Amino acid sequence: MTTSQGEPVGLRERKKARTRAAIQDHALRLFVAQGYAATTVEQIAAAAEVSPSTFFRYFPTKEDTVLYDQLDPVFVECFLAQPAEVGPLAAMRAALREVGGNLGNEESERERARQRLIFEVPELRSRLLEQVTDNLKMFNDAVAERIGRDSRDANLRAWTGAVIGVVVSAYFTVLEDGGSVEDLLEQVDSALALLDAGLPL
Amino acid sequence: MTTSQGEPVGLRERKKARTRAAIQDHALRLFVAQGYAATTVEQIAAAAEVSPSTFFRYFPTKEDTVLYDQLDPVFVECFLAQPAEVGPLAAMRAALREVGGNLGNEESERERARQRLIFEVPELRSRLLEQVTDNLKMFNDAVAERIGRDSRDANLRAWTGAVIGVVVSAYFTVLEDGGSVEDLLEQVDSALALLDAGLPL
Amino acid sequence: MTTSQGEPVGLRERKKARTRAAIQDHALRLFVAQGYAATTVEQIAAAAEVSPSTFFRYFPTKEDTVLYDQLDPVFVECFLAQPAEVGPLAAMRAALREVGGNLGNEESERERARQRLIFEVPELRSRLLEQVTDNLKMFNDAVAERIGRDSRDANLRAWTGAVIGVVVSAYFTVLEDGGSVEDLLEQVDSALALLDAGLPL
Amino acid sequence: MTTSQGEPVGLRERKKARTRAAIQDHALRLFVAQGYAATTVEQIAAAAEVSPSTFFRYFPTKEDTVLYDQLDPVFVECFLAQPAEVGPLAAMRAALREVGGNLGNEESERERARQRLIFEVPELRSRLLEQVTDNLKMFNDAVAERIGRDSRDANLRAWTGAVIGVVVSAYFTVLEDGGSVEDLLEQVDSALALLDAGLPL
DNA sequence: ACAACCGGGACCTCCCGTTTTT
DNA sequence: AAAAACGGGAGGTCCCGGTTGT
Repeated sequence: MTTSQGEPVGLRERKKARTRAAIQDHALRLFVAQGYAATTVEQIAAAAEVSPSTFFRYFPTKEDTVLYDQLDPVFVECFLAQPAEVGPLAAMRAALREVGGNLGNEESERERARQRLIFEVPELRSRLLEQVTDNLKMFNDAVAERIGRDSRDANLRAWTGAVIGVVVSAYFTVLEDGGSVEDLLEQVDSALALLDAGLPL
Repeated sequence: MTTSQGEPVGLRERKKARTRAAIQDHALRLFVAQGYAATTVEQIAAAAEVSPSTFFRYFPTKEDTVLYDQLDPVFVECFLAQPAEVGPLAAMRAALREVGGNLGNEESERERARQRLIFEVPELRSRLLEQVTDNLKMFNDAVAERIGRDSRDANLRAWTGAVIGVVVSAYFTVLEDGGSVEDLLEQVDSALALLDAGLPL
Repeated sequence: MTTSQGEPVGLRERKKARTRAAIQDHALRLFVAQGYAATTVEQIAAAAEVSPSTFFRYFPTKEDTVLYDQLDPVFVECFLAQPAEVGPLAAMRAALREVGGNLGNEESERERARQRLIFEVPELRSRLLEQVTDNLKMFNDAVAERIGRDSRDANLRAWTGAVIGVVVSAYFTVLEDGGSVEDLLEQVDSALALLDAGLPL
Repeated sequence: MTTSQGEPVGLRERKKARTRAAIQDHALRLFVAQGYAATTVEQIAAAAEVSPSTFFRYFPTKEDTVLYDQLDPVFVECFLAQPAEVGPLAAMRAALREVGGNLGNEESERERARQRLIFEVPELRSRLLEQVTDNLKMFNDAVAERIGRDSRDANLRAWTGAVIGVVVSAYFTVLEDGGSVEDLLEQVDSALALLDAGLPL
């Protein structure tokens, strides 16, 4: 009852995932409609037809309903599935394109709302940036393994930092301009291309 | 009553600067001694011999006593004062060396305490990362002007992102290892050197 | 543990209602004795034998201890309970008489103090007028349902506005003259009678 | 150097009026651009090219820059100038039409911004409603004189209350729908027509 | 046992009257 | 004498840990 990656996908897990997604969808909808601060956990729980305590079993805090990224595991899986001969940067770009290309209309809209909220609500923005450092670490380790280096290698760390920095820079640029999710993917990809080309000024 | 740079340095301003520094010094001292959360604003105010309301006039929140960086304006000035023919990366490294080299013993100790607190106290860490994006923007604009480019230029933004990313990555690496301020400067400098060398893996 | 109306009346609820009433009573008493501004929340809390934080759990602001009208739900219930064949204006007057007629001596005294404070303390007066517009909306909706009209009907809105306007005008007239609660009820009633008679000049 | 109404219109007064209008214009512009709370008095003063202390000579508080209605004296004058044989309600409607009809494009836009701000910012809304009661009183006195009645006459007060109530009700209805200044005038006028017709339901 | 309730205390804002600096 | 800085104190929010009603 598990995939080849070892993730359990039994009926129970599928139901949990659905509930989680439903809560997040209602939360995002309410945040957009009446503002983040003005929406209480009770309202979200009511809209998703669960009790507040159930809400907290799925999301430790209100913030997490926004921060939680349904696409994250998909992206990671996709990144790891890239053929071994592909360099880490190319693998990342390929994964980005694959995941981004398969977004439905609703998913795209939801993702856009999510990003706007993160960008605009200060407390979420702070939390996002914490996630970025976590991702930096994870990405660093993944690449280290992929290319057979020590994850503490200074060259690797510098390289990883540059990649994340370039992505974050592009991310904020697009968000400032109110761009769509497609814009975001495009800009991030071309920013990574620039990095690949040696960051010409 | 102003310097050649146009900054007012009247008695009032000097006293304000002294008060601000005193509050920060006592705050950091107390945080180190008894922990960040366990230290109240009242205690800090009492130690610095000002009223709590005066405390809040100098620092909008308790967090800001840690986040506030007395060296920041010094660094910016130093960066801008680098000769025009020096490239932006070299200018940054030079400024870093100059400012870092002139640190007294006390200043160095205080700075170390500051960095440790930011690194270890979650709410401060969040705030720091917000500062990073602000700095990214300021740095981007400064470089844009220095090299005569539009600050919205995609190549520039990618480059700036990489610089900041590399710095942050080195920063976290050193902090994780409990390194000193000198270690920090050294690692950041050599990380920037790597970036200059094209990020060899 | 609920009445036929479905309202829970457990021990907890009764105690909460008592606490709320006690806080308001002591607050009004102190306001009358030493003035609104000169009375602190701490004093009120002490008098009512609760902690300041409990105070704020019952009343979001100091102002609300005055604004809160224990009689409001009674009046609404009474209004809605009027037989369907009675016109809305007549129903309102009837409800007013019923509620006003059953006021004990203490209640009447407290109500008078409340009204005086609202009338005389500028910030309370502002808040009252906000309440008036809220009430206008609620009244408009209630009448719309009662007579089977759309609540956005222009004729209805004009009529509702006139009713409230007449009431407010009478209210301020009586308060200016320092009248009692009984005067207030009487004047409001006869003002509504004038409206019923077509507002003869 | 005064008009027939006895108002001084010397050069000095004209200049003061211009300054006042300029301050208000810049204030409203900034409020719309960056929000009411986020705009400081200093910014307004700078934009209008006056010192903050001058600002406070023209407007006692920030709120007053929004509340101040340049059209108010124009309207009053117009109302009083209506021929004596016209009833008070007809006179009011005529004045409303005259003033509203002569609004330039800019004036109309500014007025709309003003109304939206008043409607949306709680503290302004409160202050507006206080103004309403002041206007009620003034209107009551003006009509009393016009028709030769005691201003304390109960019939008159009821009538005045109804007029103001009807106007306020129409006002809030339009504002809720985000209507224009022209909508506002139209709705208020037709609401008054309904009052004239005996408030048919 | 479980949740609601309560007390306490820290944080922060705002205002006002006084002192100090310029 | 005007402006800036300061002290004091009240209002209000939030969170945590202990208690009590259900």
